[in-house]
Amino acid sequence: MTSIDDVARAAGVSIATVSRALRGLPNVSDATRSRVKTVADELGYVASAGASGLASGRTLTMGVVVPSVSRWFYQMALEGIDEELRRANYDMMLFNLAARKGDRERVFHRSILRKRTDALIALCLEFTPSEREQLLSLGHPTIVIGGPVKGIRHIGIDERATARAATQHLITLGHRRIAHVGGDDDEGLNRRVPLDRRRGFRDAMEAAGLAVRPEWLLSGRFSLAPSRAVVNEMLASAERPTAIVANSDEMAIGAIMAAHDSGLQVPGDLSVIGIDNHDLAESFGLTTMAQDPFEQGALGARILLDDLGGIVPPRRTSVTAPSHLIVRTSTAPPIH
Amino acid sequence: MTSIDDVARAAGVSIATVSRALRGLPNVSDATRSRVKTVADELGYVASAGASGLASGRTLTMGVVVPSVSRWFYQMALEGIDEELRRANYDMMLFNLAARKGDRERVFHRSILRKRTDALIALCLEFTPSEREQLLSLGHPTIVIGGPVKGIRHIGIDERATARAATQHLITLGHRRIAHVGGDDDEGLNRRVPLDRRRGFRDAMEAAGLAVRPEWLLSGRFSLAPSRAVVNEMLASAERPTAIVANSDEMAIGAIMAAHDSGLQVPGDLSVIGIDNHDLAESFGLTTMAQDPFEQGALGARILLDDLGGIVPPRRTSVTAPSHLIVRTSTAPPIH
DNA sequence: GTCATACCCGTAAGCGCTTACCGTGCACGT
DNA sequence: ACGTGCACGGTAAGCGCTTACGGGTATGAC
Repeated sequence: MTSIDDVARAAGVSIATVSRALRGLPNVSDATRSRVKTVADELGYVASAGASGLASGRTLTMGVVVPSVSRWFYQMALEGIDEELRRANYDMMLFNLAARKGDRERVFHRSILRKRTDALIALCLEFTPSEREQLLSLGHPTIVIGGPVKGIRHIGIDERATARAATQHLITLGHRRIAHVGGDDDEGLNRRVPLDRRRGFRDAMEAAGLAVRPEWLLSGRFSLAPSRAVVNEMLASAERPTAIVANSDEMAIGAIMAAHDSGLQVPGDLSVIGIDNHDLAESFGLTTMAQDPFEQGALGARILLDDLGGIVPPRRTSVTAPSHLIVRTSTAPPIH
Repeated sequence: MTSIDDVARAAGVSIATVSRALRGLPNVSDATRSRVKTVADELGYVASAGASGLASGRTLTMGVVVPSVSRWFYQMALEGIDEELRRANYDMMLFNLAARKGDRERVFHRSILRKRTDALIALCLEFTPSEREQLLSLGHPTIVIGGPVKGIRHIGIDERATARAATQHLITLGHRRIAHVGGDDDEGLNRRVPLDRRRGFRDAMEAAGLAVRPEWLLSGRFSLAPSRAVVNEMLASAERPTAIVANSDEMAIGAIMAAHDSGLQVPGDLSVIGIDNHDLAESFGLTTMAQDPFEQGALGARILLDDLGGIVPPRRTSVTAPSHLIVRTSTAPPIH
């Protein structure tokens, strides 16, 4: 591999000049700079990231911690983060803190804390107190997206208000018997999100003087098939709700499919509303409370990059991302 | 940040001993080793990846190049890769070589070639000759998943045979008027995959003496909504096929939805078969040619890790991943 | 008692960069 | 003629590790 020495030798300058020339720093004449660039190109020289990082203390790398990569929210957030990073010439290190509890500690130590990143952005994760402390003691800019973590800046929608608005939409349409498909997600994920959404559901129901029936509080494990199963079960019993609020669009789609399974019309017999505005939502005509994880991810990355840029003092405040109602064809007034 | 010196001082040994002790190398007595470990823990010491990499030449990082992160195939492959990497204590650097053509060159130079990875695994990407050359001249183990690239080892299903088998399934059921939903994917993706699948479709049709009608060769851009649209259009014309082969499950689901849009029954009026065995396939009762990108990713990672381990001489051969038919409820004999 | 043999562990030379600091040479003002 | 300042670019000291090598001490064989 050709190193900076080779370039310096070939260009007849010192390695310091090569370094300056190639990175666009001042104190290099145009003539020298272009000569160095030419030589570097010819030799196919590319600076070693590790060496630069060691010498400068900046790795130009952002760590992104995700609980998985196979859910819509994370994908979108990842794409958003990536968009900002490439704009700033940063690279992305992906840490998949998957379910297995045992690995987690190892990954934490071996990878995340190994100073290979300048900043860290975590998606929808829950941290143990010890993990939180380690993260903070790392001392580099950190932000959390999708589920608040005490002591760390946060970007995300107002989960409770969003679920409340979803429920309110159904109530406004005239529904009085409304079920909720919530449910915990996998281990290690941020539990507050489903909890807050359920609280929002309760808020709206209670504010409207409607009963929250325990047998209509389902758990759909945040994905289509389980949701479809539990909703099917519920629809089989004597008394049925006229509408369903689901904590996510995937679960809402599961509910729609369950309605079809049971021979019910959507929205005629059953209205369904979700949260997310998932890729598939439009195809299913799903009414939903839209959020934009791409934008949330991009914003998170931008904030961290700003911190690293050091232009402005790091903002210490969390930001609440917007969510808004999109009415499609899965909700309508109930038929009495 | 505490460095190896701090630990050495605190433990009363040299930094060399700290290094050896912490990495489990021989030539350290048990007593010393455990003392060093204790001290390191107390100080919260974690070795700097950059420095280790620089000194040892191994970064313990694998680069993964993807065209996007928001498609099922890539997600699954990523998860598979991640599984193997964490087993080997490797980290993952994710390079999202998204659409924009301009960025690509930059990303290539700035990131991929910057020696921050020990090996590289690329998903479904097409490379320009110059890119290929640069990759190879990097000299580290490389493998491609999902679409063959000349001169680089490859893991993937036999695209042509798989599409042929899908088509054959319909033919065996008695279908004679069969449409194909294929279509290019985004820029920069490997074009051979859709092409080979279409060729497989043709193979089967011709072998059975069936006509391939140009107006029944659709392009669904590898996703649900576009596929739904073009299939809807086709179903509106006077003469309809009795069955559809789609190049992916997402497009197949689009076709199913289009059938419903047009008031047709699946599989009564229209049989649909896909390729992938996507997460949603089961929910839609979709018959499909299943492949396992998780396993393909895992295998790719394993091969590279083996190469790096240097135990066995690097295998130079590509491997053909299996695919197999899963019959569900979206295919049946045609009603004449 | 001597010498070879292990077994530990320290010494020091890098790995390939960045950057503070200093030394030129030249243009300019006086 | 001189000093002054500026624009360039070289020198060298790290950054925090890994690892070849060598030296010291205890152990065993003879």
